[in-house]
Amino acid sequence: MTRTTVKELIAGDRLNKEVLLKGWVRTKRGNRQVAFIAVNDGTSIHNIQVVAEAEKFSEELVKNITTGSSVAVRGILVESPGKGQNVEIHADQISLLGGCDPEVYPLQKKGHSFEFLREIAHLRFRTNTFGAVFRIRHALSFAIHQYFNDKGFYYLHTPIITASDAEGAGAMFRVTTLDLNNLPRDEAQQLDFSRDFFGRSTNLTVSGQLEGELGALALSSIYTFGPTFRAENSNTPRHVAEFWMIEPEMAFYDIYDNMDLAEDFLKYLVKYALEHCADDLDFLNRMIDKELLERLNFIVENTFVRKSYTEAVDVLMASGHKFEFPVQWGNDLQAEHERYLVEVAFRRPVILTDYPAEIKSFYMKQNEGGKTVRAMDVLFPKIGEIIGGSQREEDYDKLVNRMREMNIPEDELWWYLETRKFGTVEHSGFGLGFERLLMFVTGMSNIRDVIPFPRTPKNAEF
RNA sequence: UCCUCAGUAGCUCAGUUGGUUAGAGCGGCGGACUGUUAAUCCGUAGGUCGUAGGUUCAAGUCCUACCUGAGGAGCCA
Repeated sequence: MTRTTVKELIAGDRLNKEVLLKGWVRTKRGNRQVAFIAVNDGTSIHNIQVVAEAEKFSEELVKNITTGSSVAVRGILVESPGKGQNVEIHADQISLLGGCDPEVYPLQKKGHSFEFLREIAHLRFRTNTFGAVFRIRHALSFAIHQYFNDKGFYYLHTPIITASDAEGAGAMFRVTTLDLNNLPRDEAQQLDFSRDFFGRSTNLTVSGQLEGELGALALSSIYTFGPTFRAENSNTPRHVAEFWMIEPEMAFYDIYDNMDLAEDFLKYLVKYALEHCADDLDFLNRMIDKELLERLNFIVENTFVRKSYTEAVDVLMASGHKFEFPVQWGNDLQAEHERYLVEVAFRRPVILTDYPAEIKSFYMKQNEGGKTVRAMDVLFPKIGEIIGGSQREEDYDKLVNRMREMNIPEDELWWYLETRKFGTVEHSGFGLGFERLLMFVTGMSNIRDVIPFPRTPKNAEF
């Protein structure tokens, strides 16, 4: 007999038929006559209640069916006379697949703090909250590919190991096969990377953007979706050292096309979650964040506010609000400024553009006069910057001048520059932090709780 | 990296101006209960008070350093 999942059982079309269920025990209640065993197999936020009449099973077996143990249950799926579930299984056969000693099993019937569950990340998948979070994580991963595929974008695999240290997106993790206890040095006592695996210094990527542009400048529209690594010593609920990023890159797109895509993309993903993860979102709305569904619907239904950096600075200065850091044209906006714009001034997502050139990356397209660049940041309530992007500088001379001003080594990026020499076109792109999106969609307030095995300073246990 | 707070039972926490034998709820275990829903009721075991020093007649409590965690800031996604 083939197994039926909890998800299928709840759908109900197997009513009054014999079924085989396999899963993990969440709780067991009952008395001498009857035991109620809640079983979950991860296919749904819901459990299936298994009803086991004591006379049919040995005392020993029922005793060993403890929270966390795995079981196979054969029985009839029937309508439940009790409240709390529509259907239940009247068990005829139960076998204990794997026991679970309740003296040492760390998960209890009661709720646990997320801090504690992070310490048992290998088991936290078995909780309602993390089951919901990681089902949603899957659904949104799938939706991302669906969205871009439908729009004719190509999924491009940019390298994870990179030799260019010029991307400027943060500190990097070194990749080496050198013996750290016996490092080769040259006559000047400098490390001799010619002896390393790649014959040069290499790191884990901090962004696939530069390579993504190479793809877009031939395939028209590409996107990347892969892991990204930042060796920053960041200790916040919004940063991890290893995270997943989506980076679309489009030829023939200007900054306005870029904004349209970003807004449409985000709305599509939120809508996808609302449609495909309703049960899990209901649970999270009930248990984690009472305003979650309201906020998600709000995003889908309202247009994002679009302002230039200069306009935003004017709004902040005219607000009369006392900020810890004063607002001044030319300075980067602080977290408190961004929060004020999104949560107080406009009360909806905000896309800011045309930032001062000094505070943005070398590759961003310069506006007339060169004072500002065509950058674009999408700011969301609660989590701040969710997307950072720009129209890219396609003019070879302007790009090279900017690199010299900012001390970006031209020789290392010769391949990047050549795309501006050979048939250059206007193009744009952005980066979306996948975990930041997940925080927003799930209502989880710490990024370490939306990635299965978070990598943070001093933590790489699992 | 900086600032603030925290670390006491498996979990969540209480523990007074330093004072004798360290407390609760939940969970576990044993028992009761004819359908339970975080079941309920009765009973019971369980602690090197983050680590290392120091002050004191006496330290969970005060001081120092370190470790770990959380929140805020910076960096950014």
